[in-house]
Amino acid sequence: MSDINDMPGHLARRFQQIAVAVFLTEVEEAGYDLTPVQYAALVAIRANPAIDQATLAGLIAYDRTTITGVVDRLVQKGLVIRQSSSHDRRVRQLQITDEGKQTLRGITPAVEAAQRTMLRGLTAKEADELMRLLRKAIAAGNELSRAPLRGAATSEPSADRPAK
Amino acid sequence: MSDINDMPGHLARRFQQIAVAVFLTEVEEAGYDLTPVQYAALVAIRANPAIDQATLAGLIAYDRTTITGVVDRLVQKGLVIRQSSSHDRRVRQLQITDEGKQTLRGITPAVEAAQRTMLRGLTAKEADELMRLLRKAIAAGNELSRAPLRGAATSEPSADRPAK
DNA sequence: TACTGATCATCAGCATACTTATCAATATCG
DNA sequence: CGATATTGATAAGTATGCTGATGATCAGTA
Repeated sequence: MSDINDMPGHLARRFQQIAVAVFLTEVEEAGYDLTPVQYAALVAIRANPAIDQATLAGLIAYDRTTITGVVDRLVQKGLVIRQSSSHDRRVRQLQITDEGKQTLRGITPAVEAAQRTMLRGLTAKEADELMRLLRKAIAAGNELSRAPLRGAATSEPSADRPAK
Repeated sequence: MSDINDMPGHLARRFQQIAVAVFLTEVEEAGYDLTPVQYAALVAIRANPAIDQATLAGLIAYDRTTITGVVDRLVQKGLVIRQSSSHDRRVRQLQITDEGKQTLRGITPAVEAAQRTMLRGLTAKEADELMRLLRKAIAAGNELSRAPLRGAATSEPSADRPAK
């Protein structure tokens, strides 16, 4: 265990480092300027119109304080609109713009290419297994991070959310 | 692929997020104040006395500009000494201090506990497989990141370094 | 209704990461 | 030897990610 390359934490950092670099490269080559974090947020906003920032953070496992800056940049790029809610004035509701939708549609091939590239050293079976193991480890460690994944907190309680 | 949870990039981010949180928690409970990045750098400096910063960066796959700040903090904590080389005055040679060695010895149990905790959802066999697959994917993608791993560049060329 | 606690968003501050640019020193080529 | 190229270190700027604190607001209760 004395070698750093035997430590899962170090491997996690390296893999993430490569994943981000691949994503940025593919996306830039496609003519877009969007980070992995911004992409995930934009996808979630499109799928959940009028979502508030705290719920969004839970959906994609971001820290609440990080989401502020991410949304700031999406708003600045004209991909998202942030407006106050009339029901609860603490809340900022998020909406994707037409330009945001267009960006998502155009960027999809590059994003999918990136996912393939970062696994290019593995066979299809190995890639599936890696993702299965990552999902399993993440599920077991979800509550250990400050920004755990939270199922959508709509009016009706989600059934597949682990008991808290 | 439309779901973010099917994307290896997102899983990589989540796993890394948990790994860092677990590391910091375990280390803090053991009474130490060291980040994963600082720990890896300190281990590498101990194993390579009088190493320069650029070589250190290659050994643990950090960006050259990132290493400056990391070493700054290690120096500030008294764990590392940075001194100019007499042979090449561009170079800052790094040495671990006695306090640095003592910290590494004391922190080891917490670090090992952290590595186990972040894999707690997996069986031993699954953990081994996950690490094997991560290593394989990382090896294939090494050159895709800005800060690829580089074998130690000592006077004699390293044999196990992939041809560039 | 006033109090209490919880929640949403944000800010300040610290620590990675990376891009680009710059400076200083060394190496190399002609 | 001198112009050029390369290299080590750092700075400036941007983007995550986290801790801790604050202000505004909401919900439930005494």
